[in-house]
Amino acid sequence: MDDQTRMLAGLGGLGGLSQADVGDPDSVRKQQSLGQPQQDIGDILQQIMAITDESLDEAQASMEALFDAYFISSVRGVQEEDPPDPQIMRLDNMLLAEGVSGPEKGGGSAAAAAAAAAAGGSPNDGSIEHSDYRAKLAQIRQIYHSELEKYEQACSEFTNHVMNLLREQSRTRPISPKEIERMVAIIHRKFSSIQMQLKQSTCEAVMILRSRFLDARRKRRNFNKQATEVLNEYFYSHLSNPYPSEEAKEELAKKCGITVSQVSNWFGNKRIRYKKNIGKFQEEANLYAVKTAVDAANVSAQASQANSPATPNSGKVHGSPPVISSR
DNA sequence: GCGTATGATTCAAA
DNA sequence: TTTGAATCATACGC
Repeated sequence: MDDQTRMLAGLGGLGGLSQADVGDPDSVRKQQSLGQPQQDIGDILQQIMAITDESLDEAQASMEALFDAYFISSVRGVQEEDPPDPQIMRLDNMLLAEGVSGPEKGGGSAAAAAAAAAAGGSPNDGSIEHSDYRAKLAQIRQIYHSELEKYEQACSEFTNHVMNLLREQSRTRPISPKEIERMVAIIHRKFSSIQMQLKQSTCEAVMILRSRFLDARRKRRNFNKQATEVLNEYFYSHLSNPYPSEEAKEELAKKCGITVSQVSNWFGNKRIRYKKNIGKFQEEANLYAVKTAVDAANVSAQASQANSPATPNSGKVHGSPPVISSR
């Protein structure tokens, strides 16, 4: 019999506690079969509440039973986990990074946004998956926090009850502060192990959600026609230097309803493919040169400035195609 | 089903 | 960090 068991067994010596014989002790003793840690924490609390209402002998038996069922079996394993568990730290870090734990600063949505950007597709296309991801992450977050709160509350309530019992017990036998401290530590360890299970489950849920979301990463969707036109217009009107600045990329991204990195990808692909096969793109280049010229003419006509054909630096697509300058 | 087009990813170089 | 080049994976038209 270890210290903790002895401590509670000592409850038998108490007499004359003015507690009414309420509650059904049998219902508590039945719980000897509830050795599974998965037992609902609410049930545990109810049992504890019932214990406090029992007569002392019954309380002793009940407490022993409960203690056996919940703590003794796990104390050995738990006691050896004194130093901060690197696994818990990993779980904490991950939950924090995913925006599940910590302040709700949009961490989850940021992660979702990053994943969405990686997944590609225009926001129009990706928004369904994106919001879906966010909604599910929020759901996980909510469940995590409510469970955590529940466990924390249960832990503090259970600690209080045990403390009360020990206080009562201290009337008949000396109980050292160290003993009490140890008891509390055991309870906290037990509850923190439950918390770890919760964290682990939450991490698993997030991982599954994330992997499902990222599975669609390579799912390619063509940009819509208008977006392609905008990009091509820019490309062919800046053919001598088709390297949009960051601002230009942002502007294009906005116009096309895609992300800046998609704009970068598009220009990267376009440059290399154009360079590889200029002949093939000649027709397209001419088309956009004409289009740009017409647009410019329209603009200048509208502005009553017919003498300023503001065709950008393309112009040379007819005949010898311009060569993309190397940077 | 096949060939081509196209967006995304990876990796090395500048 | 950005870009070029190669490559992958999927969409699309035939």
